[in-house]
Amino acid sequence: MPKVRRMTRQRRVILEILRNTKDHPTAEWVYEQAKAHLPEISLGTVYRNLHLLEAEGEIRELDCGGASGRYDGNSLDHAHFKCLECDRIYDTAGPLELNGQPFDLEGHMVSSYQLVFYGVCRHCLNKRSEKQDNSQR
Amino acid sequence: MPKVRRMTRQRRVILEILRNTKDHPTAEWVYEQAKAHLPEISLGTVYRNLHLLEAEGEIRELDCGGASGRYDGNSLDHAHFKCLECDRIYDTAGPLELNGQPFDLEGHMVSSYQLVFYGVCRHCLNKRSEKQDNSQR
DNA sequence: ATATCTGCAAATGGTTTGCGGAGGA
DNA sequence: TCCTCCGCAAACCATTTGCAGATAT
Repeated sequence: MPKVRRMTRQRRVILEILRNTKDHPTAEWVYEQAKAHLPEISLGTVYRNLHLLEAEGEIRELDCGGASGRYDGNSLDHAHFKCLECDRIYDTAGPLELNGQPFDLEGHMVSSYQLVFYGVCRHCLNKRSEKQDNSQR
Repeated sequence: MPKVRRMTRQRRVILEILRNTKDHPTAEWVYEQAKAHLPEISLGTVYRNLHLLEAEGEIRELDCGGASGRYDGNSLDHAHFKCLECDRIYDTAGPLELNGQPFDLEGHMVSSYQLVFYGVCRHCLNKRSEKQDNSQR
């Protein structure tokens, strides 16, 4: 573990990208975006910085299943909704408030959480009803 | 996708193992256990059956981060607690009730959820206080 | 000055899959 | 019988890592 962290161009760009999207992108997507600013950047660097930024509490990796990890520029505890049809991940207000305070749960000390709802999203529900309208026409 | 599922010895053993543990084991662990009953079983078969059983709604794969997937013999929606120190996963009652009914969340149709709390578990908290006791002695 | 960071490319490791034979229904 | 399932081993693919040079502080 290094003692002092350097704010390299790569790290700044990666953080910027995550801060400026409401999606919950994969490392690969971040890499593609970053190349627009730093054509020489490598995927390994993206992964290294994603982990570094997560360790610093700047971003968060989501546990939502699927082949590749998703990252969230908002590191505050909040709930997500993942569409089982298109794999989009949405932020939701969620029913929980942690208030930054660890709390006791059955003897365990809870310091954070990930709440993921699964189902079919607005987007895909609309598509479904469009299809139905067409077939009824 | 096959039309009729066969209840093979392998599938029965794998399901049995998951039903009879309160842990949330990895595929590898299930494989090791299964070998005690079926020495010839292969890891590929374990994975195939875990997916099959999940598709049938018999078991559930957990999204809790970490290198390898965890499986849960209880497929009903419920919350988990994962220790950040020892990686154990505990069942918890959790604050949510879905009642088997999909509900609307900001326009999305929610059919299931995964809620994972993170923190330090009873077990590790005890270890900590034991250490402290020793150093104070 | 110097220790951290980067690009590159190879290694890793959990998971998946093609194949030919086995075995449930 | 026959079609699904198995064991085996190779393939896959997201992620990690060793190295030598670059760079932030």
